[in-house]
Amino acid sequence: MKTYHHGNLKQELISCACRLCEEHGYESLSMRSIAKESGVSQTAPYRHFDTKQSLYASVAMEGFKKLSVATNLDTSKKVTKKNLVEKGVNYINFGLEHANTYDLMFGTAVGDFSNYPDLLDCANDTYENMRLSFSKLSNDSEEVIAYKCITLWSMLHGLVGILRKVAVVDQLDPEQTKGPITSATIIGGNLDLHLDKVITGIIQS
Amino acid sequence: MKTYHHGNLKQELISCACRLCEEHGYESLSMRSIAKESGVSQTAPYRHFDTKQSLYASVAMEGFKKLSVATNLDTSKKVTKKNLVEKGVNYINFGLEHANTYDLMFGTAVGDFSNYPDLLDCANDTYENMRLSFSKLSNDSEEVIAYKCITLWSMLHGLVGILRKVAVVDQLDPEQTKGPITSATIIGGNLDLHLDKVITGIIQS
DNA sequence: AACTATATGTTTACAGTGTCAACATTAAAG
DNA sequence: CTTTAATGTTGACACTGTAAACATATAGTT
Repeated sequence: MKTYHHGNLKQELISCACRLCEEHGYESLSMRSIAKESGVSQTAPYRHFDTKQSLYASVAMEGFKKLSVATNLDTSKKVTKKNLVEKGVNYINFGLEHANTYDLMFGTAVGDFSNYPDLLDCANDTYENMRLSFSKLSNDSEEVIAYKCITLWSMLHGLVGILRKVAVVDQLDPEQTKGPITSATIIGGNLDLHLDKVITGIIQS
Repeated sequence: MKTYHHGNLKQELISCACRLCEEHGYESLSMRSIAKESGVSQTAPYRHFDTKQSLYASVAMEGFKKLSVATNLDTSKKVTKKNLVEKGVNYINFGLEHANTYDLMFGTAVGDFSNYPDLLDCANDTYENMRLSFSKLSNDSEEVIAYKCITLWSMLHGLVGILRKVAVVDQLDPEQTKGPITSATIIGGNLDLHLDKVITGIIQS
């Protein structure tokens, strides 16, 4: 019994888009394909998304929600360095496990977040939690805290990017066939140790 | 006097693609548009590029060449920390000034570099120079050097990514309207100081 | 110099895309 | 119950990547 109105189309389109993006990357995602997959006409999505970019924004937002769940720590309790390291590991893992979604979240496809206030809020959430965490760890000024946040975030972000190129980096390594020297074994296997060092450095900076 | 054969089409297509990519991003780059811009039929590029991705690879390769020029330091002479910092600043500036090309170089659009050996060589060049630089600075084992390279590279890469989101990051900062606390002023204005700290930390690690 | 093979360029065609306009149906508001 | 707004469909347009068939110029061989 098919009704003319779907009833929950927007939600279904989003989750469908999230799944396709996750599996095959946002570039192989089309308005028409998610419409077909949801069993509606090819232009039906336009009743819910002005443009493809705004669909991207919705997918990215779901990504930031998941990221927050994985990385936000409870700032009402005491915050330790160990907590930070733990969440840092989670951040990296999120970036590696949801690589395609991560691209959408931190790439240029969505464009200026201020066009999508909800998305901006979600992105804000992660940053704000990081800021609070650092402020719990010391008596730094706002400026120093912001500095530490950016340093940590860029460190994590960069690591995700480089670790994803593991194959490339390993190929780049002329020793690749002669030993165990790969980015995977160097950092991947000792991620928490590495992050501990880095975060210690940031805290003391 | 128009000849049937262009004479230098491949080169012109590449430089045309590089320009368009640089200006408007690789996503707004089409086989047909570069063909038109070069004054040939819309399928002429296919005599030189099997697929759009292989055109991307060529554009990315040009990017890596420029990156090498900007960041490779003379490893036949003595290498100092100051040299490294200098080249680090150049790396960041390259990433910010050639943002669209940088996306192509480090994003997923090109796919596996091993499909494009020339490109792989060019990317290799940057890594190899970094490796040599670190090896000149100390007597570290190969493993430690590789570790330091990856740490530095991911730091630089991450910083490019985050600094490009300056607008976002600044919006994320709740103090944005109350003071000069922006990622631009925090790191952008003191980039070499920041990199000096970071690189000092990496060298000592 | 003549002939052939190869490289390079053109025309035509197809399936897929984002998005708009006009229309249809249903749910919500008065 | 009637009007309006929300939601869905059909059809169309301009654009895309790319394959096949064909045209022409260049390079290599005799």
